[in-house]
Amino acid sequence: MPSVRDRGHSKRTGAATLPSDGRANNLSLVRRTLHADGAMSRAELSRTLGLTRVTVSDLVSDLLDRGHVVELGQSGEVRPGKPAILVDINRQGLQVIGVDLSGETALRAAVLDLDGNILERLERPVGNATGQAATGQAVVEQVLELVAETAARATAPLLGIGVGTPGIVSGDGVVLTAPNLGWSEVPVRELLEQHTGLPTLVSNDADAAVHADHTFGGGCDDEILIKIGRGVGSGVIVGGRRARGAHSAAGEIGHVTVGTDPGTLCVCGRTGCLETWMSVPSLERALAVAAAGDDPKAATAVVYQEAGERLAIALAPVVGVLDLAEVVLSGPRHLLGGPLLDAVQRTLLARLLHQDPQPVTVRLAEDPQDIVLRGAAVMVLWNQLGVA
Amino acid sequence: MPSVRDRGHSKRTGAATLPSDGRANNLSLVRRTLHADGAMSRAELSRTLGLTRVTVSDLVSDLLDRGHVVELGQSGEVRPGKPAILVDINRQGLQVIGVDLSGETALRAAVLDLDGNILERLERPVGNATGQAATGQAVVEQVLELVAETAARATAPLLGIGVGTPGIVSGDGVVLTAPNLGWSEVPVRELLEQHTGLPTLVSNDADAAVHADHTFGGGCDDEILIKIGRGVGSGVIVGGRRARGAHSAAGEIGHVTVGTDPGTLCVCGRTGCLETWMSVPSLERALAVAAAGDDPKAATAVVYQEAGERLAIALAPVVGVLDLAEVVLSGPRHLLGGPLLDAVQRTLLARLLHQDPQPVTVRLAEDPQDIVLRGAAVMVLWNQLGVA
DNA sequence: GAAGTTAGTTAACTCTACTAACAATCAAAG
DNA sequence: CTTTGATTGTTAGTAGAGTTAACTAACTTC
Repeated sequence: MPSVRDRGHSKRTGAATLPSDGRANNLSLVRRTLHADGAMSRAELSRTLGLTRVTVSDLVSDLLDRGHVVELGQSGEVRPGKPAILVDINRQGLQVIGVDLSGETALRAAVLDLDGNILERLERPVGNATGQAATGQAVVEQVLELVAETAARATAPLLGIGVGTPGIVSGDGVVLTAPNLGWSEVPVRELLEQHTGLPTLVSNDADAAVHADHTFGGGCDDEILIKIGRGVGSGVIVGGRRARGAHSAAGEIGHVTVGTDPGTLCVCGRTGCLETWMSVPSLERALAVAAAGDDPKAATAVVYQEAGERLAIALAPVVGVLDLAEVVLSGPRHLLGGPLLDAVQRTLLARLLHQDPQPVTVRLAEDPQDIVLRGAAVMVLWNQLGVA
Repeated sequence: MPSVRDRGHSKRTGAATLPSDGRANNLSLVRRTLHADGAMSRAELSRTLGLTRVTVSDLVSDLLDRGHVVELGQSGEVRPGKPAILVDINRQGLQVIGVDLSGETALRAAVLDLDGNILERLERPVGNATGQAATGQAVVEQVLELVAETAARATAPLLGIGVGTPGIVSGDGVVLTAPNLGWSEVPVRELLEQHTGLPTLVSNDADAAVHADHTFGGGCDDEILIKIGRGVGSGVIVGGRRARGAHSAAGEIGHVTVGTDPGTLCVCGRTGCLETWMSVPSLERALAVAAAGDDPKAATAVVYQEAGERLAIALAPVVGVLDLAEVVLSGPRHLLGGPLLDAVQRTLLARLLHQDPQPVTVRLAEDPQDIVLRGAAVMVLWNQLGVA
């Protein structure tokens, strides 16, 4: 019979702070420092964190027991005093599963290490025998199978599963709506946790991507990542935290009307949506038309120019209101790099009042193919280790 | 001689958590609960916070010593058991100073209570003998005098000073640039703290305003407040926290270019800035022109309509990306209420893809005259008591 | 008046981080 | 080669914060 004031392990209704919460925070702090700054001695950790050597020793001993950190032996440093024993986060001994459901042709999953490196990669073509894309329950079962197979490939204990999916995802891991997958109110987190027994986190694909860029891609604490694929989505980091939105729908930018001229018809039934310029199908269609015209070179340039301008027109108020330092584009490099990127940067600066010569930089994301997988891993690392 | 590891009172370089930090958090939690939910007994606090009665008693006794809370005597409730002693935050016994430097005609300051009520109000016309607006050092001295006079009117111990000022304010209370006041790199916080000995907080006026709306005006955890006066500024709350921006310049929306048509020339030298439609001078100018035309009624309607549309065009990407639930307009009600507000709401919904019939509501702020003063007070309450 | 209920306090325990002191191990000076 | 000093990491004991268990106080209900 559970006690009236059952709080289990730090699961409490109120937000009050217990001594153990402070301890948990300090344990995370040690893990985070090692993850970010690399192996160091207990004494160095003590100086970095502002805790005493005694406390750090105790924290590290706790983390050694849990397998979160490992001792690497004596530091090679030559100096007076007792030689230091290097401690590092257990980079080899812990792994994570990342899942990317946003692919157009395949569901993808991978085993990653704590640094976001992909160790094993699995794909499952999305679609059934008739060539149509599978939807609804069929996709759910494919995902469960794919994750189970991926988990079997892990060569070290798994910390958990991260999932990046198209659509809108609630805070407790329920995919509220994902038209591409034929999903509505699918409790992905619950399903995966029951199926695998591993802690699971689910986010929108663009949200996962911005986590990856923020942690591994050199992103800053005020950035937006625009993920351009079949549609256009985004993830935003404001003051170091990802914006979730009042209805868990932050980042939805594809169907915002851009500009004050008519614009072309969108699949959503309205006109002038950002996606009519910036999605990969829209871009490719426009490029094909340009290539068939009289002056393909000039027409192609115009396509890139116009798409970049439209994105910047939509982004200018966002960048201005949030004072973002970085705009990151993630998608096919051959489409987004070069002239399109330049147009975004140029138009953005032209539409913002700024004192700095470069208040905001526009760049491409690294490894756009794997960015969702790595972002999904980041979510797990943050949730389970407080790392990232 | 100070110790090597001098940490004073919870001033630490690292972000490590000490037991005393947890205590401080719980003390804030008690104050916040009382401030938000009103007087209650220790036992009720215990149930609300999830801490034991013992701990709550200890916390409350601590807060009684500090004068932050007071006992109100027995609750009138009739039920079995020992009668409860009501405890409330010390609403009468603590006061705050709010300062608003954004007025066009006067510097304003006030003594406020913990509920944001204005108890004493002081103004000082901004400008010198020649009728020109005072700038630079002259304004600084006027502010220092005004605050000192206001502090003298307080009838209870002062928790601190909050300042809302035009311009861009750094995290440590330095006004980086404020053209209207002729300020550049003015350390307002430091100056006021030295002059008064009271803890001081400084923010942009629109940022202060959104704090007021969030705390006292029924705002939610994902909202933007547009402050329309001589210029147009904004303050944004994302996930319950105010966005500050990479260069402390979040909220700067007045000189973002809106739309893809030419637009009119702005004082900043570019065309199409939001301020050319939405600032009070711009609106009044357009209304005067309309009133002088053939069909004043229709022309006036067009002015409101166009201004509202322009604001919504700028806001749509922001609302979409952040999934904001509320857009609040603060400024002269006769200009912003009615047709303009309707146009904003209508255009915003038309430019966003939404499933909810009402994903975002647009409304006017309460008491626009005092919103900055109250917001400045909120900043102090939050900083000193963890309340709000 | 007895029984049951609720509020608030006291006493003893646990957990966390701290200070003080010490053992281990190296480089550099004499 | 020894001494000195520096640095790491651990052990022992202390102070603070929150907990459980038990108690007193004061009320309603039967």
